[in-house]
Amino acid sequence: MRTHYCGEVNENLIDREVTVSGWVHRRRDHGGVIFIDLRDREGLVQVVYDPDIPEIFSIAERVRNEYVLQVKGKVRARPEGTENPDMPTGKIEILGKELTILNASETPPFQLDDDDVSEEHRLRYRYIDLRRPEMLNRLRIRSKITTLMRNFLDEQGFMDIETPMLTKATPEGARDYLVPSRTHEGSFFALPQSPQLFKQLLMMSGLDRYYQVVRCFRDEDLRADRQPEFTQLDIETSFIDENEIMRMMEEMLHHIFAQVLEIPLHDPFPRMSYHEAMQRFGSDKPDLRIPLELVDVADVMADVDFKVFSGPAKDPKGRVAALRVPNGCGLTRKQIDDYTDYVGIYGAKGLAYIKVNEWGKGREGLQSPILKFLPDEAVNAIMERTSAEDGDLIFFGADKATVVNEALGALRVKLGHDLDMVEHGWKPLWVVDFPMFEWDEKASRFTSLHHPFTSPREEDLDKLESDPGNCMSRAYDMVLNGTEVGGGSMRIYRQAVQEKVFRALGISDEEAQDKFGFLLDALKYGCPPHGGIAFGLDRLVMLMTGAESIRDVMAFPKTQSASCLLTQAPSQVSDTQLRELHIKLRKPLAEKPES
RNA sequence: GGACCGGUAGUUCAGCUGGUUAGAAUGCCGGCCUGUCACGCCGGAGGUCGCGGGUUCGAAUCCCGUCCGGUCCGCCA
Repeated sequence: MRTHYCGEVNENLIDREVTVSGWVHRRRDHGGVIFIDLRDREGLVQVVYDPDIPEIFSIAERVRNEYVLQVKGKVRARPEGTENPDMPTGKIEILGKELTILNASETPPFQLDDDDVSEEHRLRYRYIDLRRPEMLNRLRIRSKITTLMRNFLDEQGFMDIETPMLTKATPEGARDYLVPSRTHEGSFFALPQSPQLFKQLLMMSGLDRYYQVVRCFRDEDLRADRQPEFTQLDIETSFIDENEIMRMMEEMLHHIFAQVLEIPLHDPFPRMSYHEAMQRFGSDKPDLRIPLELVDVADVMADVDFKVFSGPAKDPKGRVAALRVPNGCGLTRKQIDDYTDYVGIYGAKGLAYIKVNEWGKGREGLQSPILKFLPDEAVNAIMERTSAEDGDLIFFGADKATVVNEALGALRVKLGHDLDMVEHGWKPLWVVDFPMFEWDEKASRFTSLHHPFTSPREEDLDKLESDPGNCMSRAYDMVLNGTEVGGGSMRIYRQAVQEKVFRALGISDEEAQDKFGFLLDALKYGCPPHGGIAFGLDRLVMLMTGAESIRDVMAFPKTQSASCLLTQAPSQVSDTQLRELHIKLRKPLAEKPES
């Protein structure tokens, strides 16, 4: 007799003897009869113990929630009148004939069928939290997605190759997690932020189709969708260009969505330039489900007698944009004040608006604190350009372009959700034509928009030195419902170009040699044209499972302060360990409390 | 580094304009109930109100500090 999963026990097994193992989801004792809902990762089944078999019944009486049992018994249809069609196995039950308590359990620290347990408790007792069907299902989907990825890539001739977890610290990019070297006093490994350089080296080795489902580490502050360690699907190919890579990746995503969610995606994914995305949506990862768009009005504001608008309108780095909200007249003063506070988070100093009550009446039909500053021709132009209709509300942002984009871009998304304007379904797109660099005001130098190994467009090679700000790259991001799920690029494969990019980034030749000498060397020995992409697996699983937090799609995540409530990591280590690693703490370790 | 929200029975929360013995639901323990499935009924146990300090005759409640959890800004090539 084989052992079944509890969730597998169904009507087809009626009259069969079965053995199932699982956890006691709930024990009920009604009159003489004891009912045990037994649970495993596949589902529930109800076991009934009859008082006519006293020796088994007395064991069943001792059973408590979360005990681990093995049950042998006969599957039968429930007696008439006791069926429960709401339960997946509501028409059958197991009449228990043997019962073994494989292990007892203390009363669990929280109820497994309570959806409102604080995350703090769930993380402290994660092993129990993961027993919940909701969590099991997310991990199951995650596993299915990685399996589909692996199989798809395998069929396309990709090789799964591992790269080092102990590697070299990188000066650009995120903060590294460092690992002190015992054998080299004062030296440190870094955990990889991504296998970027190793996969490029693999291309130089001729392993022209590489992939890896790989853990990456970044020591930066956490967010609802950001953990210090996360998983990428990392891909690199040689001899094929960005169009072929994007096409192949689209195919993979189509495949995954079809298999996991039985949903067809648009074919092919639309493409949008970075510039267009910023102009229309104020974001390089636009959520196309939200039918709101930014409209430039700088030209009509340039000469108005209102410096808040005319200043940014005349500033080459400024932007003045309008955001029309259909039927937005219904927003109350309080709501508008709240939105003003909201854009303040992004540095916006205010949020001007016009309510379009009845445009047929002209200016009299408009309601706005800024109307008095706007001449008729400006009002007319705004109304025409935003296609505003009666009942609409128009928000305005005027500031540095970065501030306007971030503020109105975020406001657009918030309004979309608040006003229930988010379309259902999936809106993937490729964002392309990124600039190579963006200017960092604080450091007063250029930084990479993507990373320093991204290839510039062939026709922009001259601009690396003459006009870096207008040099475009061969990078591409896959965006899905406002989330960047993947990003990649064609890479630099000529040493001279790589050196020029380092110089444009203000990295001296000496520093480049020190940090990336191995890459510059490798580029001398026959590097093929290559490019690739990396998908954020956690974010993709979040989207596909509808999870609100990245923690909900990881088995053992960290808290916002980057600690593990389950293991209490990070923790102090012994003086011996520190000595071996040649580390002296500035402050002596606190006495460990007796435990 | 910064802004905001939260921390009170095992759990989820109420109480917070200071004032008897800090409540509810659920869970837990015991009893009753011969088909329950959010079972029902009766009874019981269970709290350093995160921690420290201050104000006060009196603090869960007000003030300051601190720790923990969360959301966001900065940060995340």
